[in-house]
Amino acid sequence: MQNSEAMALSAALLATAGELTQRIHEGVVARGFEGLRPAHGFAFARLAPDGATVTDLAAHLGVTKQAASQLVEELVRKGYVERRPHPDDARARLVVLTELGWACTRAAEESAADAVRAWADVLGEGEMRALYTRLVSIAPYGPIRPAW
Amino acid sequence: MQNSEAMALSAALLATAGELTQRIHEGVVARGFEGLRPAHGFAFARLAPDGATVTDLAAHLGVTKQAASQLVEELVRKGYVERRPHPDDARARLVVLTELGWACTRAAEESAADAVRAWADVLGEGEMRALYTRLVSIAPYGPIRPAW
DNA sequence: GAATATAGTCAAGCAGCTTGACCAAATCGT
DNA sequence: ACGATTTGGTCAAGCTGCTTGACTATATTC
Repeated sequence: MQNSEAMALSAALLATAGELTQRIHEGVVARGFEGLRPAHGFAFARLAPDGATVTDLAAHLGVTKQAASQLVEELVRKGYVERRPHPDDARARLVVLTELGWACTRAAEESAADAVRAWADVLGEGEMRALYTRLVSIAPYGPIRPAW
Repeated sequence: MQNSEAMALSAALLATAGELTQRIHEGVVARGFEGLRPAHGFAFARLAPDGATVTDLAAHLGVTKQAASQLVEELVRKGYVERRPHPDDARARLVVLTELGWACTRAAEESAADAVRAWADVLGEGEMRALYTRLVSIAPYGPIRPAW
């Protein structure tokens, strides 16, 4: 594959990712959740299963603890998460989603599904699944970083 | 496709895009181009063929004219682009890549090709091309926005 | 040819991140 | 068991990249 093709592939990937972020965000807003930025969605993704500490979150987002702490503080203020004492570690605090936070997470899932459905309309369901499995097989495990 | 699958696909896409950005940037740095941020790469992509005005660039990047103007000023200072009078419009100025800017663009292409090659090692060349064509067919035309 | 729109810059302000310093609780090493 | 070190978290200050608002100069419209 030539360099120019690699560049075209990269551009397509990055443009698609940017648009997806935009659409999910718009969908979340349209469902009535305001005062959130796309970055919060990535935080929710980490908090969703069982909560996480600020340090976990910082690692997941690829930012400093301080930045993650500020982000949590903002989400607490807006009612999406709450801090609970950590069961095993008196220094740490477990950040968990509130019911509002869960509702917002479901809204994000619906928005993502809407966006993905638009692609499926173009590609077809089978091609869509192929795209899915390919992307998953090359997706990294590390922190989720902004596309730029 | 279920909502949770759509979310998993989205996460994979965004994580991959973030990693790609990171790798291209690291590759560019490794090739000796410093003082650049990933956003500059997207500016280069718009400037590459024949140059562009600040307003064009702003639309392409999805930011204000002022932000684009500051970015251009920075690139001028660092020697990657230069401002020329616009041939048809005395108000406007055409921003074009310098030789250094072109060299940096080529370095970015090489870095992108390296990153893509790593995926081809996992997927195989054929699967890679399939991924490419599918991504291109769903990639949007609008402004390139950050993934969050 | 006056009214309006467009290209670009200057200036000020703000939001989100960073570095640096610090405290309290946990863990390590002897 | 206990001092030394590491780890989780916050506070404070500062920087950077973006925004909004105001303005000038050239183009376009009627």
